[in-house]
Amino acid sequence: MIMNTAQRDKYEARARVVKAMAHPTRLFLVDELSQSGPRCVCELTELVGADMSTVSRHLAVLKAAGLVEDEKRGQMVFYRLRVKCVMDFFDCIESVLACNARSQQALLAR
Amino acid sequence: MIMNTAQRDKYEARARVVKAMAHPTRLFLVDELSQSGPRCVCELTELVGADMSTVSRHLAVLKAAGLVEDEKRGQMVFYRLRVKCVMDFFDCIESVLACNARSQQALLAR
DNA sequence: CTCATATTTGGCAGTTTAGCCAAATGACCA
DNA sequence: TGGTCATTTGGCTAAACTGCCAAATATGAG
Repeated sequence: MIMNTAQRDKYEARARVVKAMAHPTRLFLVDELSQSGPRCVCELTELVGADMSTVSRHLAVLKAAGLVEDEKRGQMVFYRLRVKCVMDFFDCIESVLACNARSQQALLAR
Repeated sequence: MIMNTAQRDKYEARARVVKAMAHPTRLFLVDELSQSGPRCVCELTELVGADMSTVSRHLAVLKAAGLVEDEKRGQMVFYRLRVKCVMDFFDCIESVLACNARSQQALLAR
């Protein structure tokens, strides 16, 4: 199955979503939103411990990928997760990491 | 739950794995390997349609993240997927894309 | 040993990303 | 209207990522 244009488009679309999560801060934001529900930028900024402009940009990346949506309430903006299956993501990633850890152990044991 | 050092490490480890998949070619490689089993670099290169050195580098990225492992057979190197749950990944990503498509429709319908 | 094949690696140029500060925008209140 | 507060955006620099070519490495065949 050689990659044609349609295939290429498919994987580019998927990559845009994955890329949106490919940053520790953004993974934290997704995790936080999935566990505790909607949060405003100010709360998230405090949790992350970075400049608010930085957090705002990370949230914009997640939004552009369709992973979160925002809602303005007064002068605050609340972000919430748009898709719930992201938790499965984390489970899978953890299993990769666990597998890596086991391999590491095996190497050290020699 | 403010991000402390341990938390930060956790999300950085996860991000390394996600980042390894954050590229259309690498997503294709993972998908191909999960569907058709072990493949040598030469086969994958033909499927991708890029320089072999480029494909080799992509495979090295996947390997460094622990997503694939390689095995040398003669002068060829075969790569295979190390963790099976990656398919769930794709399902989730597709559901995000489907959600995006619906929103897009809704916007156009106005 | 010599040649051919398969793969990896060095190095370079162009593009993208990250994070901060400062400035702009938007909403609320007095 | 003027002043805050919450958030986003412009602009800049440093770092990371990509893809190709060319060269190096490794394996097998004759």
